[in-house]
Amino acid sequence: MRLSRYFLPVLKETPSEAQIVSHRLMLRAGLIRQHAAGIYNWLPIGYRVLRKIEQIVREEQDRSGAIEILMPTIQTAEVWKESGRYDDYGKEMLRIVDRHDRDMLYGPTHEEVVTDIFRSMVKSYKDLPKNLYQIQWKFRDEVRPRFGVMRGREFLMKDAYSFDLDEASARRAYNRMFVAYLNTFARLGMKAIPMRAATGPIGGNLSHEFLILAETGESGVFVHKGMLEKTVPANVDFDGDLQPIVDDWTSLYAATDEMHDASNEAELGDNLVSARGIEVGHIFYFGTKYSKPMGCKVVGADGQDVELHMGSYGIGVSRLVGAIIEASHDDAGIIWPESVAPFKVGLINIKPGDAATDAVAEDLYAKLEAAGVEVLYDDRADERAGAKFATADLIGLPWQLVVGPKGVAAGVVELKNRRSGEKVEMSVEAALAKLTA
RNA sequence: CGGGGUGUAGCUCAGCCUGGUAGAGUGCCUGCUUUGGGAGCAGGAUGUCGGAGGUUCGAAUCCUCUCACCCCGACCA
Repeated sequence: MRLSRYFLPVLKETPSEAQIVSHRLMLRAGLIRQHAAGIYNWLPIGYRVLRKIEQIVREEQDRSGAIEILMPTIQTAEVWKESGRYDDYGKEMLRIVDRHDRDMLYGPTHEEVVTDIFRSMVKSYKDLPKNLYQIQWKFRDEVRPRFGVMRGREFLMKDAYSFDLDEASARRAYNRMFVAYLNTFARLGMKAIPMRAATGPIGGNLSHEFLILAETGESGVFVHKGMLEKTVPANVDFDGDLQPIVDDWTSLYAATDEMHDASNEAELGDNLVSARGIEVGHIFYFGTKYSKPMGCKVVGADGQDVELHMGSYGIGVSRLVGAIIEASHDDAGIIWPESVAPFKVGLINIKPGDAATDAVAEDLYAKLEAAGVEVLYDDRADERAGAKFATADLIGLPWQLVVGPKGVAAGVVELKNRRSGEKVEMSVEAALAKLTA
């Protein structure tokens, strides 16, 4: 993409509405623009990042055996009245009345809808287990939206729902999601730590929040030092026994401040790390909470009806954009992990109009594009080098490939790593080899 | 939902107290110079002063109402 033809509205100054660093950087780097409180437009590079994250989440859900569907954003109040949540949910639910005076709502979550699908279309134990997921926009009318996309009213979420015959099977479904989440966050370049979460009336220990550690996180967290070094096993067999992996990742202490029990502190001693985190995923098993009131059951092997055991599993996709920035930035701007970067390379032509420089830059651009490398080519003739560098740092592409007259005369270009700041001069061929590897 | 604050140019903000021709920086446009880390000079365009009502000869400024946004707290992916 040529920057001269692109839409990248960067701001030199920070809009006063933004408090935290990810929000400021998202506005300044032209990722988003606020439309109303807690509701955002996604501008080109912001949307690219959102889609990258979405795709990684999707691939890992698919790998774990979950099946993608798409449910409506607007739901009928009817199913919520069945589950009993219509009155419980309160003003966070955006309620809408249609022209026929029917009560509708903009979905804040989809347990009722997916349960309705399942009960009407699945009749036999032979069709279980199943895990259906979607990546869909949701709306919760937060009293006080803040922190940009981290706490918006409208947000993109991956939500999965598992259906099983019994609790043991549901636990296996839970474990599959648990491990899928480990894989997902690792691919996003993030260290996300599962922490035991409140389970509500169901009890047990089958609920975990996944938090990305960041100084500006909303929740205080207390974790055993060992949690920070845990790795995600490669090539997991999702049909196999995942309990050992789950056990490993839950063997050490990790709790958010609301679940933290200070009596553990003495025992942990020097191993206790106190930090802050951003919740980016939440999984839980809730048994027959919805299947019972909504009559979601199948015929079992013995011919008797069985109420299904369900779980639901969320990942805040749009929130992750902000969370990743919180965890990965510096004074100059964003530092994208390569897996979610809007472009891999920022190709900077320092002196457009200089024939030799243009020739090298255009050649590099063509070859990178041909090799399938996502490259944003700063070919603007009306910006000086300093402004281009500042923009490149701000938008945080992993690599900056700098082509200028001095280097070209010497037969070299400069490759800068955004994260480390390291700059290396090399031949055009070497740079191409490095970026297309 | 309680408490606080802010609405003036695309963005950051001054002007309001003490009513009298709407400003600065930045960005944008034009020209010249410059050209490897957000250039310099000169010229230029840009506003229902959030909205409605009121007071007044006259309102960005004072009064009333209203809307939006932000912050703190309680609540949440």
